[in-house]
Amino acid sequence: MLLKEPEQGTLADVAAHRLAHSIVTGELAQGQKLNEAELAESFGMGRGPLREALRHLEGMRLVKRIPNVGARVVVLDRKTLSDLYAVREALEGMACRIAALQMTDDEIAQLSALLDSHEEQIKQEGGKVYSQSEGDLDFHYQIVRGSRNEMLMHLLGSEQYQLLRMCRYRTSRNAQRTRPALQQHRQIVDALAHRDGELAELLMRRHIQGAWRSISEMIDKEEKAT
Amino acid sequence: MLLKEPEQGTLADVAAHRLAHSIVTGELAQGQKLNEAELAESFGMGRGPLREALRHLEGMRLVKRIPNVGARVVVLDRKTLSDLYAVREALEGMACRIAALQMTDDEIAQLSALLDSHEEQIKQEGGKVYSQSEGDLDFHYQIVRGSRNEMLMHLLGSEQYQLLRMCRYRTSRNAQRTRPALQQHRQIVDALAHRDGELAELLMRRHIQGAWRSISEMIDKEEKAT
DNA sequence: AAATCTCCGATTGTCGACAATCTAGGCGAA
DNA sequence: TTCGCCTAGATTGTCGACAATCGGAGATTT
Repeated sequence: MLLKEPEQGTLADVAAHRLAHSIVTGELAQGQKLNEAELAESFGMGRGPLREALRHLEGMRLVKRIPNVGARVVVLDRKTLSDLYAVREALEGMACRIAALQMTDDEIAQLSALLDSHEEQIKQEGGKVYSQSEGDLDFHYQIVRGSRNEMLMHLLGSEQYQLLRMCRYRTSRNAQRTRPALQQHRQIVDALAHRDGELAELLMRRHIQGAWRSISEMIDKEEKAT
Repeated sequence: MLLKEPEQGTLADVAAHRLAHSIVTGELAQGQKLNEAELAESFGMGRGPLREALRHLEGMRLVKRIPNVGARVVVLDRKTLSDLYAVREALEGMACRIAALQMTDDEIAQLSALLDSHEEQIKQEGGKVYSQSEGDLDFHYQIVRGSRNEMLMHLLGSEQYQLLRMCRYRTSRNAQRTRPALQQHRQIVDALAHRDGELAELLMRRHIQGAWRSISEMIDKEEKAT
């Protein structure tokens, strides 16, 4: 699991994680109003910790707060996702370039092994798109970690990834893009293994651009449907 | 002023801003323990809003919290700043490339005017390094806004800039780098005016790399001194 | 003397109640 | 009918007090 479970620690942290999960999985609909008293009740805690959790989620951009009015789940419209993917392209591209220099041979081998297991999963006909998505994020996160840049890890790992995962849950049911994606992942690992940072960055940027095109088309269809 | 003053709104927001200011200006030393009761008292509010403010600052990476122990002001060591500048280079580079396509002629003209006023300030012998630094950040932020990317604006504007400003307060007293920086700013605006996104990105990246080298040397000196 | 244990003060985490503010619905006037 | 105003209910913002936890001073043992 990508998201560590602090079922110990402060109640505020627990609430933040549970809320994040509910939002990412769509259990809480986009734009839904979040009632403090109600949520606190359902989590079996007071409103204090819950309010702290909401502040945290606000920082992660999973909820939008308005003073004296309340908090709502963020809505992932086209513009928001477009902006997100543009930022991702820049950051993960950079991560790739640096990771090509910083990752150990061992780490790169592990990355390759990760792709093998993904391939195995795909062969087993679909094998829950869910775990494929999570696996994909795993791949990306391992590279980000390889960059050794703490700020990058925080930005992409702990925070923005949640938005991405949220996006996946909405769109990735009919993900026939997994095969070409795997192919691209292999190319990237290849570039990393050859310590070719520039190539790795280029490939990662293309990969993310491709993902965005795919998502974008899906949004178009949804919009036409309505 | 870059930082909007919400002297109205929730107490938590007020506290967050005042704390951020105190941290950025160095009024609160790096690594200093933040006592909730004490701060709440000094701000004339209860601990509830203050705790929410701390949660907010934690998201901004201005403070580091440990459950059941407390919050401390972040320490800007070499690694942290290095990571920050790497991220900045990628993000602001991207911002420049997009801004070259998105900014209106009017906005670019304003940017140019902003540089004129900076030049004026510099001519007046120093004219408070403080305002020069803030002016520099103003310049960078205007370009980020020109990219029309909300996520980027949030990332660089509302949050990470605070870390940068914090860094400036420590290092920029003997900033003899203002003249070449102004020159580089002019080049960037030129590239924007010619709608040359690639060049603008290249120049911005170089500019930020130069700034990092300058900061890095300064840190070296400080470390030798101790 | 060094290391470990124990207890106490201080600090953080949490809750419940109250005040301030917003939203929705009904009422009256144009 | 439609618009605006005003009251009532619900929701958020804030505070003070209590419980849980941690760090450190001092005592104890080897």
